[in-house]
Amino acid sequence: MIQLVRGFRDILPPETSVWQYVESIAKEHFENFGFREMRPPVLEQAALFQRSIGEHTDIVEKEMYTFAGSKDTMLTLRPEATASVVRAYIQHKLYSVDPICKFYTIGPMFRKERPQKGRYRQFHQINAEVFGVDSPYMDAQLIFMLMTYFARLSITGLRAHLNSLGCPECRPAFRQNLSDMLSARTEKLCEDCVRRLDKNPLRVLDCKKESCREAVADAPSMIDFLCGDCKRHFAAVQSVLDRMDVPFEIDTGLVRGLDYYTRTAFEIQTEELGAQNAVAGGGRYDNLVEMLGGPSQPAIGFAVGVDRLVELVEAKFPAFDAGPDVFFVPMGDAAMEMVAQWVCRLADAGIRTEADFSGRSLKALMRRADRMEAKNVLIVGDKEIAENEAVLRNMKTRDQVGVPMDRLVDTVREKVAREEF
RNA sequence: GUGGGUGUAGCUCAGUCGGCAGAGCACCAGGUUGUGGCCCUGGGGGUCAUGGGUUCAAGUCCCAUCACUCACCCCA
Repeated sequence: MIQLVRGFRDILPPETSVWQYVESIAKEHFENFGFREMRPPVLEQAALFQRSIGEHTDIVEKEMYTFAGSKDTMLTLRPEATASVVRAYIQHKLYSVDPICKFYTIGPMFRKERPQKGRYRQFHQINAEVFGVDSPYMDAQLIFMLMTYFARLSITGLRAHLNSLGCPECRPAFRQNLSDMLSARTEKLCEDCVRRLDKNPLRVLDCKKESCREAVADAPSMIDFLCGDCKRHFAAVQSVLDRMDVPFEIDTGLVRGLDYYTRTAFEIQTEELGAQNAVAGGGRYDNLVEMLGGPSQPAIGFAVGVDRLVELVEAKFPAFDAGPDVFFVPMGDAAMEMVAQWVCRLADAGIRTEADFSGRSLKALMRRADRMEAKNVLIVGDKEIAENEAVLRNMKTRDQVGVPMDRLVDTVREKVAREEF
């Protein structure tokens, strides 16, 4: 038998109801903050990601699903959403009506990594992006929106980590300084960090190895190198968060993996997901729009890892699925014929309905109704047909009442809607 | 890409020294002729991941492959 592809997975019920829940709350919550949904395609020209994420990042170097399209263009299954949203913002000149645009998008991303807990080759993100606003208030608002979103899902134990990565004015000096310092003590660094040193020395700051942590213990932090504008921006973000009682910690080791980030970088972490502790991450990318050929417009955004979020929600609420409101139990051919119509009418009237036409014993059908956690069972047999009254049984209270067959659909609908039965 | 762990019923797993393939849960039926949960009785269900090797005999030992899983790298 043909099995699914490594790193990909089927999301099955009842887990899918958690996904629906998580997504619906996100839509409602983000729209309250003025965000509107955008649905870019999952396939883009490879060049879009090479230019935005950065040629020398791991994503571009080894993790993208890239293949030849028609003509000479290479196509890529998107490894992240931001680049596509920026591309759409530029391509449709969305800035021309109002440069300030706020979008969210929900969908699958693809990265060819080795799968492990909380990491899949097809994974899902909820992204939010804001264009045309450079105010630190927007940074704070986004983080606030994220934290209150998680609160709405009753997720606890999350920590917001905050850092500033500076801008093209001040980052080079820091990078140089750090690079010089680390080059002088390469013998203390692990193999990976020596490699990072010339690719991206900032990454050495968040190496988990003990020896490397010691080596960078007295390293300068970006925050000390921030230029005046970046410093004021970062301070403003913090003071707004303080005023709104959003707890956060400054994490000078927080370095985002994508090249396009500037200034504010943040990550929401949890202890409960093994090695993959980031449940959301994001930051400013004030130069990306222009880099990709658009007008000079600042921007900021974040991505929520839905797969990881769903895991957290499931750990908190193991049982999520509701059984049917009414489960029809027809006994005999005549009953089945009538039930066949009623089940459709009731479902169409907005009642969760189920029926069993297997012809098995009443006991077997009652057991099935019980296992499905049906709230009510509607029994129809020869006796009921003779008396022109179906039996409606409340599975919890075990109460039973007769329901006249000629007004069955309306009567049952009203009773169930009023939760009388 | 690198390293560790695990592959036996739908699920969770036992299987001793190499000697008939097992349990619990789940499923089906009956006990109760038309009433679920608890209890009792019975039943169905297996390419022991795959391929090869050793052996009179392999779920068990050896080799290879594949899959899953955790971790590293990196990220959501």
